[in-house]
Amino acid sequence: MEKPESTNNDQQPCLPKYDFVRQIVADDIRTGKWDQRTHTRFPPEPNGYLHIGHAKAICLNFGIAAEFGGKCNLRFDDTNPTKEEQEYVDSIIEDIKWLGWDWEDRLYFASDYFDQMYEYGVELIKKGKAYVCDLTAEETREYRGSLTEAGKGSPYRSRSVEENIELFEKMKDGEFKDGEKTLKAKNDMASANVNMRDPVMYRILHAAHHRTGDQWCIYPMYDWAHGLEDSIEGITHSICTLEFENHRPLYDWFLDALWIHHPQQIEFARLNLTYTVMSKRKLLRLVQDGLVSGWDDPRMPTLSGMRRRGFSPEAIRNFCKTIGVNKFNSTIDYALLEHCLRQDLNKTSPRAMAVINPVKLVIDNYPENESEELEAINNPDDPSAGMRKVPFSKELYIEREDFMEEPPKKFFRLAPGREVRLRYAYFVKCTDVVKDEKGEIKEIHCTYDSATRGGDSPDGRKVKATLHWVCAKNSKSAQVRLYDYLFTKENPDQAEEGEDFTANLNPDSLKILDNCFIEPSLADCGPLDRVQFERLGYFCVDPERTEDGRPIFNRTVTLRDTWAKMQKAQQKK
RNA sequence: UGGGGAAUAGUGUAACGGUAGCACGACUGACUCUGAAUCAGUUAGUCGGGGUUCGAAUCCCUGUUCCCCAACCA
Repeated sequence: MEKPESTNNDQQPCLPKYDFVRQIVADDIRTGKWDQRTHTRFPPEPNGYLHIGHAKAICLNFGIAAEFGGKCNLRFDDTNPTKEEQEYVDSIIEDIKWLGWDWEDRLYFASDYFDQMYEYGVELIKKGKAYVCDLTAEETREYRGSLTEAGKGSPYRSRSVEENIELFEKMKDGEFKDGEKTLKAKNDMASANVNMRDPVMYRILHAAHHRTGDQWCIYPMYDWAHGLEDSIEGITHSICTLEFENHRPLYDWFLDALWIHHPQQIEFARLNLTYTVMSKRKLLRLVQDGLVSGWDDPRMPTLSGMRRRGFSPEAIRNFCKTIGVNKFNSTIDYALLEHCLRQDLNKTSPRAMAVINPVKLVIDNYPENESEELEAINNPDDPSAGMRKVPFSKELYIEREDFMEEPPKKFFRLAPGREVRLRYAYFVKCTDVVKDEKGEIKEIHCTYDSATRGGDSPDGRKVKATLHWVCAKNSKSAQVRLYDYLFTKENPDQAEEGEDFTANLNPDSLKILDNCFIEPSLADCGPLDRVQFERLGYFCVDPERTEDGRPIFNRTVTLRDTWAKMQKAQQKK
């Protein structure tokens, strides 16, 4: 058996601490409950795109299999043809692969088991534990009773086995209309657990299925199907979310009634994240109402959105490891996700310089037509990343925010009369400012000290700031997209009367900056390449380009920024 | 007013009757050619009330609060 920390190669070794799910698995291995076998599965319904909450479940299931020398299947729970689509199947496969998990040849579909499920249904009828019911959906609801009152038995409950088998077959053969009949489990209408009150096993749905087409017009319900799927695949630990805890008795009941392999269902709490909505229904709403550009909008918590935003699989996996797993609802601070992100990106992202809100900087004492190439380090945390050349000349762009005419005490960037370093280049001293009619700064004039080439002063003189810059003549134009929280509230569902979560959408969640300059080394970057723009943040090349063919950089996350923090604190005062 | 779960610093998460620890955040400071990273430090917790015990976050009783369940959704 492999200990979890031995797969933990991106963190310092830690003591072997099992979460409660792994504890159960470890105990089962110790006691030989499953013959030393560990087999999990990730069972998504293909009715939407995967999000970071699914990543938690994926990492749990695939992670446990990997750590305990077991297997994990990918199985699509495609029992409702009215909601499911091939597009979702494809995206889910892509996303899980991208996260780095492998199900080898074990890609399964619940729809592959429809024949066998039907046979199991017949078997249950024969055992007198299922019957065909003619009650409408509404009547079924009435008969079910309420949370505090027992239900009453359907009048069709006592049909003979023969009649039930015949009717069930007719259901299958399409002799009834949608909703006309159902197959129900004959369970206990007085059960305190409402799920046990003769739950529907099959409903009639004359709908084309994305895989089985028109082959079926009856489709199994989750409660009936899910346990069978797990059983058929020989799953040992059927890990699911908390809301299925109430369904476990039924899960157990079906499998015991059939005398077939009976996995253990274990429930854990879903992931909640601040400033994020996680339900597929709400994400679908954002997409369908055009409130975002699509499932892969970089502001979405979908894996495809996060990928486009620039998240790395490692960051997400490490996040999932860090948050742990438990049985009570909690909301993870988005800052923890950002921490995991920066931790990985800092190690892996090459550095470059880009100016996203440019103002011209003219070095008056630098020769007119001269230019030179300066050495820059690609990644200070990774010497093997090497060096690159960055062009420099008389006219540069720097960040508008890096200059202040009347700097407050704590501002130690460029200001009139002040000297700063241009990264990897020279010390420059501000001598003058040129403004336009509106009073906006057009140019900042400086002189440079040629003895400081490379960025060090031979006389040991210190500067308080180092600015990033880009050569006006030799840089490339790019578009940069800055993202912020999609919602303004930590809990987006907290809305006023008559409003819903969309009322909390952040109007400033996307800012497009179209006049940005990137150093020429970035010219041949490709889709989804990640880079750190020094002093700005981590960015990722969007798969699309602007209409005029310039690259688009999505800001994944800012660098931690104590200056911005200080400014914010100032504003609050 | 039925049933099923759960409660540990601001947020997560350990401690399995024996010193309440870790991470994130926040706040100091050191260092720095990224106000980044790194390093050092500070901050702050067992839901309440009873019991059992030499000793309780852990066991018992009791109260409180929160989540889930009455789709022919999953």
